[in-house]
Amino acid sequence: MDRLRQLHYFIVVAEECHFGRAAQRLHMAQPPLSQQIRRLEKEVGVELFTRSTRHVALTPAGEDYLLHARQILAAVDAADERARRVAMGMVGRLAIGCVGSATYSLLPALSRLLGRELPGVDVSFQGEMLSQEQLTALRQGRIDLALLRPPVDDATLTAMVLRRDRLLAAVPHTHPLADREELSVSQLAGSDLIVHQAPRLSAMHGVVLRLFSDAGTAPRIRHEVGETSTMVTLVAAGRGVAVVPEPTRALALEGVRYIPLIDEDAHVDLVAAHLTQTEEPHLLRALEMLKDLARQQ
Amino acid sequence: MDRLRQLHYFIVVAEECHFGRAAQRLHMAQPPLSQQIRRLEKEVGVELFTRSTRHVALTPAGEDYLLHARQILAAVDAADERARRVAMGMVGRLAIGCVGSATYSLLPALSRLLGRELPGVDVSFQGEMLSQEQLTALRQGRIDLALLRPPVDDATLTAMVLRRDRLLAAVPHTHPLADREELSVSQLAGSDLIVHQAPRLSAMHGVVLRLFSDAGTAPRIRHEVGETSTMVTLVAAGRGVAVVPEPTRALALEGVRYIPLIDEDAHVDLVAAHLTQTEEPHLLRALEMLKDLARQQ
DNA sequence: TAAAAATACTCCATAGGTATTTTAT
DNA sequence: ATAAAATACCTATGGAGTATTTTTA
Repeated sequence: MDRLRQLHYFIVVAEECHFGRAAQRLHMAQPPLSQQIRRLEKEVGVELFTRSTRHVALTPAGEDYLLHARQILAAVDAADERARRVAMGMVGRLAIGCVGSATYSLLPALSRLLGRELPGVDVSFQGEMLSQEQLTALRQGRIDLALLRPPVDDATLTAMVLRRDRLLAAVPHTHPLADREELSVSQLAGSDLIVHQAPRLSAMHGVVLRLFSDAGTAPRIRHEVGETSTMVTLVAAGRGVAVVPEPTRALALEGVRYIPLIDEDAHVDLVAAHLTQTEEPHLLRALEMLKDLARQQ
Repeated sequence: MDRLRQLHYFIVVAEECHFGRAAQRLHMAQPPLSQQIRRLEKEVGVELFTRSTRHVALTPAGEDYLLHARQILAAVDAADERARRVAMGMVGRLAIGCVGSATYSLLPALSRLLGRELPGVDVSFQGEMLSQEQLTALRQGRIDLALLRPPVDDATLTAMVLRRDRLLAAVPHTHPLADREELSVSQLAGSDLIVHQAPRLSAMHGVVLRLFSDAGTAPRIRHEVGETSTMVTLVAAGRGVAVVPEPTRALALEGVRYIPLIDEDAHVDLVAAHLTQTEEPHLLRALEMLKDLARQQ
């Protein structure tokens, strides 16, 4: 037994074509080396060497076996190394989902960071995903890491708050309030409001409605759109106003003013969520890096 | 140590996700199994399982390692099997050279036989090679087995007589002697003779010249050709007569008569030659089969 | 508390060492 | 005659067994 050791011995003997020298290289005596080779030959069922006292040479079967022996030893080392890299989170696949507003602020920095720190990890991004879509995608394993808005009410998922985004009113520059330094939600009650479609999927939809009800007014919803970029485009076209998280400022369209809302609770958290049970090292490392990144920004 | 055994244990534990059941399958007690897995993890430098008394599961690194562990064990078995097949002469490459006259009589049968008995051997043929060319090709390793005419005067080469071919006169049907049942060389003295080119490369060339000198006559050489088929074509065209080994009869061209020569030594041996030092099992097996084949024919 | 993995120890199989013999050039 | 592999025999490492403890769901 101990075939791997035998393979190692075999390779050295094959390279030296001399049991004595091979034993020296292996820091062992010659007789046990001869024995191990004999045992190997018996177990394989084939003569690997032709021996005389003056000359040792590989048989054709031995030549063939030598190639495979080297491959096998290399494969063992490679398997060890790979397992270590997996454990360190250096290799793996990571599909990251992201809500519209973080797509522009967080994703680029995260992408750069992951590319630099975990070059062996195959990262893919899916931007402009709605929060509820991402929760489903997490459970189904279509994404491994979600960047979304609360709430995350599911024990199988774990969420971590990355940062708190102020909410802004996006108004056309033609709007009567366009030049204000700040606004309250109640001041928007008289304007047409643009919101996200699919109230059950978009977290922002609920946040905005609650803001209005807290302010004691009802919104005048005129447009429902799929993506944040569409929403801002409609504002630029003067079709109404919208409530958006601060990072949306990155969409600096002509004719759009972003004005902070001063109301209590005029903010929304950005959280990172993943399967609670996960122990994927590369995901855990990515989470750590994400935490650092959020702290810096 | 004994990594291969550890890999085997590891695979079974990974399949069972239960040390007790795995130990049963391995016909051993649970404690030493736990120990070996612990040792493996220590040597690789990575936790392969997450354990609790109620649940054993692979870590991500363990999942990765499992794939490679299976591959490695399979590679060891495959290497053993392949070495055995090499030793049995079941795999290898075999380049066979052959003189013109045996190309038609021996090669087809040999090809069929090798294809049936040694399907794993990659056989290639080079027909219409001159004897001396083949000796050089053997020494240079361009061919492994030569089918040629004597002499083989080289200690590094070993030759085996396969059969003795009678020599025939190939004469045009318009020739005065075309209807004879048999001829002697001296009767050809007055006819134009077609021989092979390159007296130093073709063994037949020397054989024919010696026949004439033994008969006390000189040949009237009119044409020198490269291949036996060309030679017979010229005979068919009435350009002269030729002396050929009996298997050349396979070239049954219109207008050619083959007539046995009755002279002493009107025959030539066909021999198989190869490097004396060779121990390639597939070559040795091919030689055995060749011997049998020659005996049958 | 009960099932399962880990620990403690004991034993023995086998890898490795030393001394010697055999063999082929 | 001599260098080198094979054989014989001894030693000791470490793999496997039994009994027991620890752990957690």
